[in-house]
Order: sequence, then C-alpha cells, then structure tokens
Amino acid sequence: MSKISNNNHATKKEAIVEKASKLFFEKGFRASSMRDLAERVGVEAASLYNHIKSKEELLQEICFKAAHQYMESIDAIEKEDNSYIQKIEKILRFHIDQMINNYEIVQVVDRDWKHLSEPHLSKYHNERRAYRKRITAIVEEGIKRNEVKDIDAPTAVLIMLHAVSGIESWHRSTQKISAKDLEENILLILLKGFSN
Amino acid sequence: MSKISNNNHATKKEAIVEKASKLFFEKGFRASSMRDLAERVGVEAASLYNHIKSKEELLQEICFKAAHQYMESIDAIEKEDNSYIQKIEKILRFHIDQMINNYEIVQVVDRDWKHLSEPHLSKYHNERRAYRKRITAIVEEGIKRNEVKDIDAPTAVLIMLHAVSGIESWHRSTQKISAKDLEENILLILLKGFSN
DNA sequence: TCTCTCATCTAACAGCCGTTAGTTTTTTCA
DNA sequence: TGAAAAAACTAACGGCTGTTAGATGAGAGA
Repeated sequence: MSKISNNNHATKKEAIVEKASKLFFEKGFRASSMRDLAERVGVEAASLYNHIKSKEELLQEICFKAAHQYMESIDAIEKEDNSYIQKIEKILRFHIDQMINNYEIVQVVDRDWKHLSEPHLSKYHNERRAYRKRITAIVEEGIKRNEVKDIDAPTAVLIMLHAVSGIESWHRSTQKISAKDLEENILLILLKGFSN
Repeated sequence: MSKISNNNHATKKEAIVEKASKLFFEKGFRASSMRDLAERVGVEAASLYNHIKSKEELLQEICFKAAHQYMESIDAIEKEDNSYIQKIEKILRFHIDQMINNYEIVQVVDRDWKHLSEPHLSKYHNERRAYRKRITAIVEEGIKRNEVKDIDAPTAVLIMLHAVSGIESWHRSTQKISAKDLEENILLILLKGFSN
C-alpha cells in the first residue's frame, strides 16, 4: 500500500498518531492501552510496532509537533512590526485558534506531557519554559512602552495561556456561541476586563 | 490506636486520603499504584484495605470533598449583600486561595475526575455543572445591572475558572512573587484587563 | 511467474495492577 | 490479665500491560 491509501495521511504512522491523539484525549495517556489503539486503527496491537517504536513515541510525536507549531507562531509574531498590545492579541488569537481547531492535541500535551521519560521530558520542559519566557518578554516590553498595565508579566502570561484552555468546556457545551464570538469575547475580557 | 496518634488526622483513612492526594497530584490517578501509596503511608498495600474500600473511593473522597467546599463558598457569596462585581471578586478570591493553599487537591480533581466510575461520575459532573451555572447567573445579573461588560457570561465563567488554574505554574516557579501580589495581579488583570 | 519486502497475524513473555483470603500481631477495654 | 477487636502481615489470584518472536500473507518489481 505505502502511499495515499490512508485517509489524508502520507504514512500509516501519521494515521496511528492521529488516532492516538484522539484516544489519549478521551481517556488520558496512562488509561489508553495499545490494544484500544489497535482496535481503532483496525489492526492487532502487535502490528502497530511495524510503524512505531513504543507507546511513548506516540506521546513524543504529539508533544513535539505541538511545541514546534508554538515556536513557529511566536517566531512570526516577534518579527512582525506591530505594537506590543497587537503582538499579545496575536498570541491570544493563535492559542484560541489552536484550542478551537486542534484541541485534542493541545489537551493531551497539557495534561500528559509529564508522562514523557528522559531525556524527552527535560527537552520538552525546556521548550515550554523558553516559549513562556518569550511571551513574558513581549508583555514586559508592552509594559515598558505603556501599552500594557503595570502588572506582573509572568502572572499575565500564566493567565493568558490557562484562560484559553477553558475553551475545552465550550466544545462540550450544548448551547455554543459561534467560534468567532467566542474568540472576540475572550479577547475583550482579557484585554479590557470584566468590569465596566 | 484509633485517635489523635496520626499527624493532624482524626482517622487513618484521612491520613491515607491526604497521602493519596499528593501522590495523585504528582503522578496522576492512573499512574499511581496502591503499592506506591502504601509505601508512602508506611504499610503494605493490602493493609490499606482495612481502611478504604477501593482505589477509586480515594478519588471519590477527593472529588466530593472539593465539590462540597465549592458549594459552601458559592452559598455564602450568594447570600451576602454585595454588588455583583464584588461577588465576582469574591468568587475569584476563593478560587485563587484554593489554588494557592489547596492546589494538590484542586489539580487532582480537575485532571482526574473523569476516572470516576458511574454513578459517581454523573453525580460529580452534575455538581460541577450546577456550580458553574450559579456563577454564570451572577455574571449575568452583573451584566444586567451594568456593573459588568456586556460579554457572553458562560465564556466569562470559563475564563475565570481556568485562568486561576494557571497558579499551578506559580508554585513551580523559582522567582515567585508573594501570594498576596499574585492574588492582586490576577484580580487586576481579570477585572480591568491587560490593556492600558 | 518468482522473489523480495513489508505489513499483518497468532502466541506468548514478564511484569505490574487492584484486590482478596487467611494468618499474625498489636491495641483496646473490661 | 485475658478476651475481643482492629490493623498489620504474607501470599496469591486473575487480569491487563507494553512488547517481542516467529509464522503467514499480500503486493511490487524483475
């Protein structure tokens, strides 16, 4: 078979990683078994090992692919010639978009990255910290230029990143507002606050 | 033995639940074994079953104790004769306090409540939804009285609750600002926004 | 058509899991 | 001090885990 036969996936490995993302999202990494995954792929558990090295490799693929996307996003935002409040807005829009359109992966990474083993654990942890530091630097520059309130920048970053992860419950909600409305509401709240 | 002999715990069961909270916080519910837990309690795994019915009972204790505290908090806030923006502030302060002083339990509940089995799963899920609805009602009333911006109330609630959970990374940070500063910064950001 | 490659299969491994049974030790209380 | 109760122990269970070995089958290229 080799190519194109699998739905939108160049290789079978990619198809497995995608099924794994959904499974890990639903059950969590530790509660997901290779036999569960195999069933969803439509194959026996042992057959998976022709395409992957281990269960953990699946988690690695998921975590580092997400980390890579984050880095690309912040690269672009740093380069663009915008005000710092606009940069913050772009960061927020990127994360909101990820949570709306790519939320299985984002949730798995956030919840289960701690189950990586060394040296991947440290590598991932460092990338995560580096990413947050780059956002922190943008917030600090925004404060220095008086575009942003004089707040503790690391606290602001932590709120930005975690607030957005609440979109998880928007997905499960029955009376969803539209994705666009959701995005604008979140931006309004974080940039301008609740209070009138 | 029965009483007072255990450090601050009326019963051995309470001591076990507390050790379990810490273990589950560190490793996650599924990745924590009863043999792990027994070692921390200083006993063989089988001995735990003189005090508890099952591993899941530990998770139930943790989840429903937290849910009970949340309900008591919102009861009090609803009764107090305050403005609606003050009620929102009180809700935020309660959650910030929980994340600062009781974060192991809060994190375990948020991450692992899905591992409850029926009927506890549904019961917990309903309590969670009911709690959020009560907060949503407060936000909506605040909007009606023009104390709060005209935002989508469920979105606001989701941001409130998740933003605060970012305090998890404050705990792990090396250069912590004080708990009081953290609290005031979070309130400032959520009530007034980033933007100047 | 023959051969080589690679995906899939069945069977099994060693190890860990939550939990139980049955026994022994410790504590409680009269 | 002696009986009853509670809590600890050892040993083991059945089942599930990730993973490997080795046989079987199917498709690709000569």
